[in-house]
Amino acid sequence: MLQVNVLRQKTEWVKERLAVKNFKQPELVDAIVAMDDERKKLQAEFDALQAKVNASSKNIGKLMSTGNREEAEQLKADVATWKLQLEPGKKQAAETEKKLEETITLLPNLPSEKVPKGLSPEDNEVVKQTEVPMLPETALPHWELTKKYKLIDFDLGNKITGSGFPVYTGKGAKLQRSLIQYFLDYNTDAGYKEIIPPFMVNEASAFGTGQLPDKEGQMYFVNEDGFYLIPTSEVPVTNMYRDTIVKQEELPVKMTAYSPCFRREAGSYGKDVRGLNRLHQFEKVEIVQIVDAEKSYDALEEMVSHVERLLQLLKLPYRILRLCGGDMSFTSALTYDFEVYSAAQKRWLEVSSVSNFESYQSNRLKCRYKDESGKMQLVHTLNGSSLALPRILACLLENNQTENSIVIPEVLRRYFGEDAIG
RNA sequence: GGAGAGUUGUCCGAGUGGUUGAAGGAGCACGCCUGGAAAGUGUGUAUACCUCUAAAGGGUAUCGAGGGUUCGAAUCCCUCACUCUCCGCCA
Repeated sequence: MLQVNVLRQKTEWVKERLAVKNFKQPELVDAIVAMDDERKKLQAEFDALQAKVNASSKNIGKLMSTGNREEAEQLKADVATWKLQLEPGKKQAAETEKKLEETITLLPNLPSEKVPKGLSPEDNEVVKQTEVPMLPETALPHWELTKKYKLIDFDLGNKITGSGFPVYTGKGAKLQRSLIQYFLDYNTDAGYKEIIPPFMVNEASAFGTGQLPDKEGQMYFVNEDGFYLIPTSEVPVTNMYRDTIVKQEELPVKMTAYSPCFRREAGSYGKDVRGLNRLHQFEKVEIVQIVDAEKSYDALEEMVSHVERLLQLLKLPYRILRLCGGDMSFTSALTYDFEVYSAAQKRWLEVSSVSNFESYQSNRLKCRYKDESGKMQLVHTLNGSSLALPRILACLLENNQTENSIVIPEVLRRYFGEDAIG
């Protein structure tokens, strides 16, 4: 959530930035500032009257204790009339504040200066791209390979739950586990603290990281308890720091978590959902950082290199995209996407998204620290996948296939225990 | 799921209707004391919003969350969340 003071002080600049994100209602910025003016005015009025009431109430107490009953009763009557005046002001102030909150929540985060203009994925900027491998025409897509080597059973998942819930079997399950373990070790070696978070969150948490109200229909919801199944461990992990004041010397906080992720993916169809390309339940290892406001872009670069190195170690072909305003998430200020090349499908698959949210999440989370001058500052939050499992697995199977085997990447062998499948 | 007891500031802990944003202690910060340290001692030690602003100051709110009663609530009532104990159930 953006800060009202920023809207107030840099109104035109805010509108320019929103335009980069293709935000269509710049007039809301002015409306919000006006609501804030109104809010201040109402509060000042209310506070003044309330102060009078409070002071008189104290006086009544004194009068009562000195036995001055009559005067106390008189004052009581006065206060009662002031209180009647107080009611409408209180109500109006609350309504204005609520409206303000609702409206400012509609504004997405402001994109950083580095964000390219654009409307769709075609406008993303390719920052880096490795060589793309060519496979023989007989190469199989991963959904054939998983069948051939009995690694994943999609039909079984359909039976047990429904589409998008695959069953990993035998070596497929073990390969998946090996990847998770490898990712976690790689992250913790780099100083990220390992977390196993809850896989369901309450409404406050879903709001804190910005899933609500923006992604309401994309999350599974447990009605009886009011819980959301997490769409990513970013949500519970970042919310560990909701309503906290962090000591500056404790920053940066670096955390990594493995979790399943649940997404309803309403509206997806076709080749996008084939095999492992898009699922309702998938596994992911996430990295999260909570940092000083001035250091967040250094942290972002660090995370990007961190994820890039991981892809290099797995020897997968990849490219890094700087997302354009139109393709960025609602909450992000700058996002780098990582895609791996699925050689048998001849397409790029997103496996990581590394973002700096600046203070957009922390303003909702109320996560702050005191800077050197003793001033309260909102922290900056960042996160990234390191990495999303299914597409890594898909790509790994496709790119590493031979006539009658799948070659296991060097770095995974000590986890997997074998050099190849098949 | 049932019954009961709780939830107070960084922590411990007092407080059952009236100058209580909140006793006391610990911790922390700064000062005094000291050759130095410990002990001792003094002062300070929340957040948000508003107002004012060079600063200070002032106002409002906050004692798990939200509502209510009252001139006045940390204190009384209601709802919810969480913690603990016992019973039930259970991986």
